[in-house]
Amino acid sequence: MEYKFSEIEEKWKRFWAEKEIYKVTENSSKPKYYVLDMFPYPSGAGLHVGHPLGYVASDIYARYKRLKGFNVLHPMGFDAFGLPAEQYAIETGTHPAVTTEKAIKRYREQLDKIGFSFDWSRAVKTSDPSYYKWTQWIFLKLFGSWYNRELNKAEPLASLIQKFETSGCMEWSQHDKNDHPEFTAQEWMSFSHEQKEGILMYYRLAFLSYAEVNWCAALGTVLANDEIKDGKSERGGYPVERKRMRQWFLRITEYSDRLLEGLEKLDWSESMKDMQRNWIGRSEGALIDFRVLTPSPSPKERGTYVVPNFMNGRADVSAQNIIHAKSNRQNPTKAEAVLWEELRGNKLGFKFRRQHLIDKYIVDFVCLEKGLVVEADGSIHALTKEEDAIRTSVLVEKGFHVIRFTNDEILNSTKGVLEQIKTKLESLGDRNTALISGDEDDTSGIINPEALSSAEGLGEEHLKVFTTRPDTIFGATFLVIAPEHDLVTWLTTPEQKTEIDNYITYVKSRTDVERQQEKRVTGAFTGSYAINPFSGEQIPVWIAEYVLAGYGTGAIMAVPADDERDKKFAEKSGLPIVEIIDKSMHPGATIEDKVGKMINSDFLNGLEVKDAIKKILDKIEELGIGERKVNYRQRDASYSRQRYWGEPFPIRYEIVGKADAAFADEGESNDIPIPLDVASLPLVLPEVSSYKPTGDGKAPLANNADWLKNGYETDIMPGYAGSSWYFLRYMDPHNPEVFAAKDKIDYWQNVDLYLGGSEHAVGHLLYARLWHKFLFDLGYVGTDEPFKKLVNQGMIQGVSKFVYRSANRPDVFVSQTRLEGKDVTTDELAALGIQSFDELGALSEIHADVSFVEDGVLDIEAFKKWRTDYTKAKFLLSADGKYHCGSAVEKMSKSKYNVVNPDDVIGKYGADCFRMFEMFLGPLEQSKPWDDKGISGVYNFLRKFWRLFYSDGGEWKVTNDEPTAAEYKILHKTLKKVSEDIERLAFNTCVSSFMICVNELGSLNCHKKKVLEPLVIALAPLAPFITEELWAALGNSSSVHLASFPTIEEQYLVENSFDYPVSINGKVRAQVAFALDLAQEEIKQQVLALEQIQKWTNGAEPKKFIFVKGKIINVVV
RNA sequence: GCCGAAGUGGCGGAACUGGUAGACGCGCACGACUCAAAAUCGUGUAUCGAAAGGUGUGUGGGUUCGAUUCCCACCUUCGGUACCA
Repeated sequence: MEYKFSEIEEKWKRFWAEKEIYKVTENSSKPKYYVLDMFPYPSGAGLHVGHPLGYVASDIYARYKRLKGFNVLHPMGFDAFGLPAEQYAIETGTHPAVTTEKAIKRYREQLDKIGFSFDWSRAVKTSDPSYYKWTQWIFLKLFGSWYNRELNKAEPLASLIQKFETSGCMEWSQHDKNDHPEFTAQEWMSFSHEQKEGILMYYRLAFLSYAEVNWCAALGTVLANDEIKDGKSERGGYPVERKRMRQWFLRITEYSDRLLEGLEKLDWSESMKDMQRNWIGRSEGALIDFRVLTPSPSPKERGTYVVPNFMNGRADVSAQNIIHAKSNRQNPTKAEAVLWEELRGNKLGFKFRRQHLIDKYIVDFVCLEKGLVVEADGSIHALTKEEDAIRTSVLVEKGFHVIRFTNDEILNSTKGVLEQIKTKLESLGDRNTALISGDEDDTSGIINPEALSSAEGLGEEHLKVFTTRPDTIFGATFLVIAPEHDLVTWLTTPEQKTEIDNYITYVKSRTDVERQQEKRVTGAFTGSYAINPFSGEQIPVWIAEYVLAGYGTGAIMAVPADDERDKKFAEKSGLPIVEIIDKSMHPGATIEDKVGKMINSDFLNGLEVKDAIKKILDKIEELGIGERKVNYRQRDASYSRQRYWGEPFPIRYEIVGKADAAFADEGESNDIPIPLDVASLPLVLPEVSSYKPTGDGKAPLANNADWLKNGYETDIMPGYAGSSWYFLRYMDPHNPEVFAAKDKIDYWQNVDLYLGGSEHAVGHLLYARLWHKFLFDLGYVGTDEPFKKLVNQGMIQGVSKFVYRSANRPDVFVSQTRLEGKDVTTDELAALGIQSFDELGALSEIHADVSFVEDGVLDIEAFKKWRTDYTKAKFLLSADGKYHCGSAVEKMSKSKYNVVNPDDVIGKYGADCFRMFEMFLGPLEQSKPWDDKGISGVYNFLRKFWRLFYSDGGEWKVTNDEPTAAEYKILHKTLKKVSEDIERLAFNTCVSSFMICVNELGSLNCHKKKVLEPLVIALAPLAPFITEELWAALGNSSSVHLASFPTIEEQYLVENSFDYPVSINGKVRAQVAFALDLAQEEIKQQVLALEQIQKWTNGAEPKKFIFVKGKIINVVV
C-alpha cells in the first residue's frame, strides 16, 4: 500500500479535533510544562514557510514532553490589534475587525494543516473585549500604583498618600526637586484635589506627561525612532515633524535595575541578554558641579538675544530625551512652582500659561484671555530695574498688563498674592487681540535668560556633568556641552556669538544620518570658562554635536588624555592635554581601558584606576560638589498611540475649562484623568465615522461625538499592551472574574520554553518582563520572571530568482549565462529583431516569481502568462536551450516574489514531510535560505518508514517475532539519540538519526512489532500524522500522542569491544578492535606488535603511548 | 566603532565534554530491475596522486601525544547598536 499522506492527514486532523486530544486542564498529578510561541500578528498575506519554523520546533518539544509524562500547556492565539488592518481600513473603509477576523481564519486553516497540538480552546485574541478588559484592568493597576524605592517594589498608591498625609515629602530620598517642591504633611492636607493629583502624577507607574514626539501628519500618528528612516516615516516615507503632546507613559525606569539583574537567572542566549543590557544601558559614575565664571559682559548686561530655532524638525531626540533634557534644566524657583500650582487648571476661573513667549520675552505666567502677565521676581530684579521697565513697556504696548511679586511675597502670603491677581483679572476687560503679533505660541526660538528660573540668584552658574570616570578629573582640561543645552546662550560671549551661531546653524543643517556617520569631531567655543573644582584651573566651555542633549546632563568634562573623542577634539581645537594615567604597565591597553596608575593628579597619584575612582567619589561627596550617580540609557516607555485599532484607555477626564488641543504645551491641559470603575470594564472600542486621525493631532476616536462627550481618552494603547501579559491569560482564558485565577497561575507559574524571533529582544520581551514584575509586586503572580528559557529561531530567508531585461527592448530577456553577450549568433539576433547585442543596452535584474523556476530554469510559458506585458516576451536562451535565472538570498517577502506558501509544500509532500524538512534544514537558531531541493530526502525517509509496515502491494508486514540483539540495539540507540537531541532542540540531527535507524532496519529486513511500535511513538512528535495512522494499524485504539515515550534500555547499548583507531603521531594508521575491559598494558603490546604499526616504529619502543578507553590509541614515535 | 553569532565537500549541514573531520540528506556518476521511463535498490563521491603517501574545517601563529573544538592576531559574512561621556 502506498503512503497516501493527504488521506491520512485529513483523517487524523478531524479525529484530533473531534476528540479534543490536545485539550489540557490543571487537574493533573503530572508535572506542568509550559511551551509557548511568540504571539503572531495575523497579516493578510497568510503564512509563508518561514513562519511555522518556530511553531514546528515548539510543537515537537511540546509533544515530546507530553509523551514524557508532563502536563503540557501549549496554546496559540493572536495579537490582533495593529497598524496593517487599520491602514487597510483607512484605504478601503473595511472595519479592521473584519480584516483581522479574515486573516485569523486563514492563519488558523494554515496552522491546522501543519498538525500542531495547540489547545485551541484556550486561544485568545487581543482585540476581543473580554481579553482587553484585563489589559485595561492591568493598566488601571499601573495607574494606581507607585514604585517604593525603599522596598524596591511597586505598591498601590494608598501607601504613598498615607506617607504624604503623615510626613509630607520632607527629607524623603525619593523626592526629586525637579518634579515638585517639598511639602509638609500639613501642606499636603491643605492642597486642593487638583494639586494632589498633579503631585501624584509624578509617582504613578502609568502617568501623563508632556513630550515632544515624532509626529507624522500623513499617518496621523506618533512614530518610534526606529519607525523613521532618513527623517521620513518608514512606512510611506511621509515627512515627520516634532510636536509636543500630552502622552501616557509607563515608568519602566523604576524597574531598570531589576530588569537588569533578573537576566542573570534566565536561560536565554547571551546575545539576547546583551541586547537588553545594552538597551537599559546602566552606567555608574558621578555628577560633578563645575562653577562657571560669569561671562563679561554678563548676560544680564546683554539683555535678550535670539538663537536659531534648532529644536524643530529634529527626529533624533526622542520624546523621552526631551523629558530628560527638561529635568536637566535648572529648577523653577520654589516661588514660581508654588504660584503655578495655584494658577494652573483654571483655579482662579481663568486659564493661565507659564513660561510663555510674548514678543521677544518669556513671561512667567500669562492669562491670554485677559492679557494679564504675572511675574515672579527673584532678588536679581532689584539690580535690573531699568531693564524690567523696558520689558514692561513692551508688554504694555502689546496689550498686556503686568503685575510683579517678589519670591518672598509669593511664598509667605500666597493667598494675598492670589487675591491681588484675581482682583486684577476681574477688573480687566478682554484683551485687545488686535495688538498681538502673529505666532505667539511659538516659544521655540527665543530665550530670554531673565525668564529662565536659572537666572535667579546672583548670576552665578553651575554646569553639572555626568562622568563614569571621575578619577580623570585632573585631566579635564575643558568642558563640552550639547549645542541644545540651555546655558549655551548664557555662556556665549559677544565675541564668540557669531561663531556659536554659525555652529548651531551648521548642526541644525545636518541630517541624522550625517551626524551619525561623522567620525570627525566639530565644535565651537562659547567664550566662557568654568573652574575645575580639583585643579582649580579655568577651563574653556565648548559646544559640540558629539555631546547629546538627551543623555546624562548634556554636558561632559572632557579628558583628552583618556577619551578617544575628547582627544580628537582637543587635537583639532588646540586644547591642552594633561596625561593623568600611566599605562606603561599595561602594554596593549587602549585609551579607554580602566587600568593604570594615576599621575599628575594630586592626592590620587600612584593609585590604581579602580581605587582612584572610589577615592575621588568619596572626596566629591565630602566636598559637596557632586554625587555618585547611576545613569541609564533607557527612558520611560511611551504608551499612547494616536490610532484607532487598539485598546481604549479606561480613563475619562474631568475637564477643566475648555477642551484642549492635542498639541498642548506643558501646563496647558489641566484635565484630570479619572480611572473608570473596574466594574464598568471593558470600555469597548467604539465605532467611528472615519479611521483617519482628525488632522489636528487627535486620534480617530475623536471622530465619535459620544466618546468625546463622555470625556474619554481618545488615544489608544500601543501594540505591546496586549502582548505584555497574554501568556498569563492562556492559563485561564475564559475567566470573567479575574485576568486568571490564582490557583491556575500557581499551577502553571510561568513559561518554561519560549520560542520566537530575536527581533523582539528589546520590545516585547522587555515590556512583558516589566508587566510580570509589576504583577509580581502586587502579588498577582508568584514568579518574577515570565520566560525561563528563551530560544530564538533563525529566519528562513527567501531565494529570489532574477530574469535580465533589456533596457532598450523591454520585451527581451537574456539568460543568466549570456549576459556578457558573447558568441551570440546572427540567427539569434535576427530572432530578436536586432543587429548587434549591444543594441539591448543595459540588462536589469528583475524578480521573477520563484514558482516559475525549477533548478534555476525558468518556465517560460508560466512567466509569459504572469503579466500582460510579458505575453510577447522574447528570450535569449543559454546553450542548453533553457532560460537560466540568477538568484540571491533575501528576506522572504511578497515584493521579492520569493515567498513559498506552506500549503503548496504540504499539498506536494504532506505535513509530516514539511515539518521534518523544516527541522532537517539546519540548526533551529540559525538563519537559512529556503531551498526545497533536499525535501525529497525527507519524503523518501517517510516512505521507507512506511514500507517497514506495508509492502508495495499493501500487505501488512509487521510480525510479532522477538527481535535480535542487533535490532534492539538499533532501536534503543535511536531512542537515546532522539531524546537527547529533542531535549537540546537539535532537531536536524534528530531527523538524521531516524533516517539512519530506518536505513539500518531496512537492511536487516526487520519488520518486528517490538521494534517498530516504540519507534512510532518516538517519531510521533515530529511526524504526528503518519505515526497516528501506523499506531492505529498496529492495533491501538487510543491516540499515539497520548502514549508514553518508550523506556531506553541501556542493556542493549552496552558494548564490550571497541574498534580503536590507532594513530601514529596523531595520524590514523590502523583500526583494531579490543575488548573494553582489556588492560592498557595488554593493548599496548598487541598494538605494537601490529604489522601496520611496526612499519612506523621499526620495532623501537615508542616515546609515548596514549590510550583513551573507548576513544583512541595514539603512538608517539 | 562597539556587542553578539558564524565561516567545514558542488550544496544544506554533522562532529554535544580536546580524541577516527565530512554523519544524514541533496546533487552527481556508475550499476541492478524494466521494452523503456518513473519509482525502487546497490556502489562510489573532500582533494592531489597510478600507488605508497601527502594536503585539508576563513588566514597566520601558539598550546597539546592529539585542535573544527582552547589561546593570540587578522580577514569575511550576518544580526544588534550607535557620538551613551
